[in-house]
Amino acid sequence: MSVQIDALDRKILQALQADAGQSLDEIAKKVGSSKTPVWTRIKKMREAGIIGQQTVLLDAEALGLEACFFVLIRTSEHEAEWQQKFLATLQARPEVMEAHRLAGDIDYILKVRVANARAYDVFYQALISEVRIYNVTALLSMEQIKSTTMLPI
Amino acid sequence: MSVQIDALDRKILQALQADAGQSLDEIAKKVGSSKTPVWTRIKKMREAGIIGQQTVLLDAEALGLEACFFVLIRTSEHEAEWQQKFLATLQARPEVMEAHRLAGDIDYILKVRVANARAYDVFYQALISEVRIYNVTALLSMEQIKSTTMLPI
DNA sequence: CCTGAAAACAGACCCCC
DNA sequence: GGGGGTCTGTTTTCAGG
Repeated sequence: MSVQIDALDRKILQALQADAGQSLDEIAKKVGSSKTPVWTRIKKMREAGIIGQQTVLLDAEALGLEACFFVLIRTSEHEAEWQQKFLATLQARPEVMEAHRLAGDIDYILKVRVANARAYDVFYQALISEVRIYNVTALLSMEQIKSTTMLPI
Repeated sequence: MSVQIDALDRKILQALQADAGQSLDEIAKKVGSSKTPVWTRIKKMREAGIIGQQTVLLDAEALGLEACFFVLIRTSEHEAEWQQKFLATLQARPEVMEAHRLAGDIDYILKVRVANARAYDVFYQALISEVRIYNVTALLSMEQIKSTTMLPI
């Protein structure tokens, strides 16, 4: 079901990632084409789901979200039912910005954005009261060195 | 230097995060206001840096970036010069999507997006050849359970 | 600080190459 | 599949309440 992506498509995607606000004409100029083909390709890639949500990146600190934790989770439960409950909990919690199931001895990693350490503790207490977890390690970010949504394409 | 944000501003930010492509009229209707005030507030928040880059989220798998690693790094070096070199290396590498300096016994965490395990190894070899690193643990993501850029505001 | 209108602009879709 | 023009709607600006 994968649509064929050529070099021009990739250039368009790069331009869009860098600034989704710019006009078709600007993108067309940058990628060396013109309005209509660029527009057609964007439309096609949107329909194929390659291009997803259009959004703005906000300054977390300016909005009072000053703490970021990476949470490493080990569990002894591996049943479908437990996993479903855990997943639903993560989805329901807006402070969980990212969650991955891992290979290896750590089962899950979460990235959690909260106002402060106290707010993290509220989240942590809620999490362990809702699902059984064997072991949790929280890594506190002191400084965000790099952050990008731009995929290396 | 922080601009005062009120309830209406927050609603506007939520709407923009959810869909930056929608028209001013739509946003205005959702937040219970009208075009001009919404526009003025957006402009003010853009100038204040609260609203940053406007972008689109792409499907990494569809673009052949099928592997995601979280890299835990310990170092014995804590000099300014080493840190600067390390930072520059991370900035220069597009596969590094996120990098944080941590509190605790692990010094840094990276999130790295690559095509496959082989591509990760290329990155890893390049990294350890450029800067001295004491210990590296790579966590391989099997499944992205959740991913959002929407801050919990 | 909001409302409403007016001007500049960009997106969506046509036909022709 | 690309290039140019046109219509429609949206962004941006501005006068007035």
